[in-house]
Amino acid sequence: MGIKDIARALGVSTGTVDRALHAKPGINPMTRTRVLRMAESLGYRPNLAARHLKSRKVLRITVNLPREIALFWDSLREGIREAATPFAPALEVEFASYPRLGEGDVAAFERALASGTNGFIVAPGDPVALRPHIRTAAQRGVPVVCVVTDAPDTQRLTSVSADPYTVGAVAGEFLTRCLPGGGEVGFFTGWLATQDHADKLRGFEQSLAHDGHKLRVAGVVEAHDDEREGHRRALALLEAHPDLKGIYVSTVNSLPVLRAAEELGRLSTLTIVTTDLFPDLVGWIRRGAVAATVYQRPISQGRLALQALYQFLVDGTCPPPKLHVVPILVMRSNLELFLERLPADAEAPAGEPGVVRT
Amino acid sequence: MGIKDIARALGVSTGTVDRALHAKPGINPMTRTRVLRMAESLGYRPNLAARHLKSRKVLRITVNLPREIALFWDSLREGIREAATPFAPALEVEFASYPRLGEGDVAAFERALASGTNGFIVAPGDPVALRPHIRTAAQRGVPVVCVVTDAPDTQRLTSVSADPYTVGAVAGEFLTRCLPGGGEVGFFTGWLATQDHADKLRGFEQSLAHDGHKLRVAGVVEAHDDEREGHRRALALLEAHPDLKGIYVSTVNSLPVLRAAEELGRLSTLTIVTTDLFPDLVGWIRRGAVAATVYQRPISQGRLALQALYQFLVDGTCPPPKLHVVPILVMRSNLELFLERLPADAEAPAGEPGVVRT
DNA sequence: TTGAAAGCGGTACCAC
DNA sequence: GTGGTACCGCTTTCAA
Repeated sequence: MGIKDIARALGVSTGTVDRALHAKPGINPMTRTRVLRMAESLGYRPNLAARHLKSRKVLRITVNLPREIALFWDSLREGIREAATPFAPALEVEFASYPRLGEGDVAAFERALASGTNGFIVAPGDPVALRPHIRTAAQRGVPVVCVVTDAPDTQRLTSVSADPYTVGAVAGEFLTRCLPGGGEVGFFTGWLATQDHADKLRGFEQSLAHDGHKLRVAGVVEAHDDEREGHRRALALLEAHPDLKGIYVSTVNSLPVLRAAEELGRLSTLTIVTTDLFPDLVGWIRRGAVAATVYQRPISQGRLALQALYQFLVDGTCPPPKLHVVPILVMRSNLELFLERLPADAEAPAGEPGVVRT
Repeated sequence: MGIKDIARALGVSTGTVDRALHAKPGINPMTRTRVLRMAESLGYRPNLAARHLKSRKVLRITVNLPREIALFWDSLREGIREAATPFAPALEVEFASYPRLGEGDVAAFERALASGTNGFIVAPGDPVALRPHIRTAAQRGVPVVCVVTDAPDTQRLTSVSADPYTVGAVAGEFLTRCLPGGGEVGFFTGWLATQDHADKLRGFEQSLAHDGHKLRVAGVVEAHDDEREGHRRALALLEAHPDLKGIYVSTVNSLPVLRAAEELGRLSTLTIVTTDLFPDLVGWIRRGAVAATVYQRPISQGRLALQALYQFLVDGTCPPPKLHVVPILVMRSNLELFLERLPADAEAPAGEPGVVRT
């Protein structure tokens, strides 16, 4: 099952076999197919140790993610780093960061592509803007894996995310359980035009329906990921619905909503479910103002993304078109354990992540 | 930073350096320390690829786990398998199964130790019985990692488990949230004398206390992992407390309790939280009879155990004395996603559920 | 006790 | 187009 066995079986040299296996130029197509067929039938598996030992060739993967929100993206980076260590030093991961989702990701992508990276892990802030670049990469044989958010209708290799429908459904089921008496709840999102956001709403409503609609959605608020808008519209919703029992903020933009509820003295009568985990949210969970937050497991997403990408680069194995992590509920009682597992300064502001190799 | 650099720097041969680094016999203690010091100062990192390429030596890890309950232990095995693939073919994992927790594990352990395995992953059903064997293994330099349940006061390398206090606390917090009106709840366990079980109770009570004791523990039931006893005592508890609002079964022995509640027509007035995920439980969750089950994440436990063991075998890196996974709540809405990620026959009826400790 | 040298399974280069 | 071969870093054997 080695390259030599193939060579011997065919009466050719190992050099020829190597050329055939790697589609290198300067080989008779005829002998090439003979070699490939024989490799197949002998069940040839390349010995990665030997390959890397000689060639010293290093696969380089570029990870382009925002700096904000640090805790979340650092966790994602950590998951990638951890998953990559077993493959070191044959695999090198290069982290490049830009300020915010959608701010500078295209430039970073172009830079890395030009520098000859072998693959990407990115979070497309603006999928449309990134699409042509993903296409270019794909044409050059450079695979792109999307994390957290997908870039649909592109040639990305796969995407890793928390299934948005399930995310919404988990939040809905939890609220339903917390509010057995029924009543009205509010749903906050970013843009309903965004597929992911709409899916969360569908999942959420499905869960309420399961319970026989004792819980009703009093209002669906699009806050466009804007703090001021979130705050303003939260105040409006709360005032319009003095009997509101619960709120689910399905984006990371939960702080303005929490503050609005606090200002109106409504925290104690509201069951609030938020999204993800970040330093400013920790306190709200600890003191019970946030009943639970739906966590999209950045560490696991990072691990899955790296493994899918690496497998493809080494084996050519194509992953399924979408990979999902199961969203989970973080509450006061398991919060501390989550924080422990997160990158060091979970509650302190993180500095410049910069470019780091692994 | 290679073996040659050390040799050159000291004017000795690579063979000598190798003998020194691996504490092989037949080397002058004097030169040995010189080599080691130089290796240190040059920051020598062995090239694992080259090592494995030449020596063809394969690390062999033995995984001894019960067959029952299949879904749980198969998931654990799956986590180990997945985590091991990146290290293939330098690492070989050998799975040995015995019928039930504590039934035949000692024999399997002895057999594997005699066969010259390099490390163990085991779930000690009866830690006391296993203790001397772990000691023997440790003396021979064969590390043992415990999963799911610990073997305290032994020389095991580390243990991986869901932190029992947090497991109990999560269940308690969830029940508290589900029963905002307060009332009485029942707590089922195996043996309170078992450290893990007592810890779960502590965590559970702590969560109720957080809520100002509106929820009270009406009864703590030790069912000794016995189905008939669980059923009998559940009936008794339910009849003694006609107004019981919730139940937490902190072991895997939840079916008899569920059946008892059903027989008494109490399912609709009870909020029930169980432990782990197994085929017979799936239906109860789907139809909402079980509000949630606290899942101890066998896949993650397997991954952590393997990584800790491998690191130790390769690097000598000692893991922390205990490794914890965060317990998570599985509800109807995320159930399907969990089942997807599990080994094949997730819902096929298992044979005898058997006796399992948690 | 130590040194020299032969590979492990590939890759890459040079000569034909 | 193809064959031959040196060599990647380490382990192991054999000779000194």
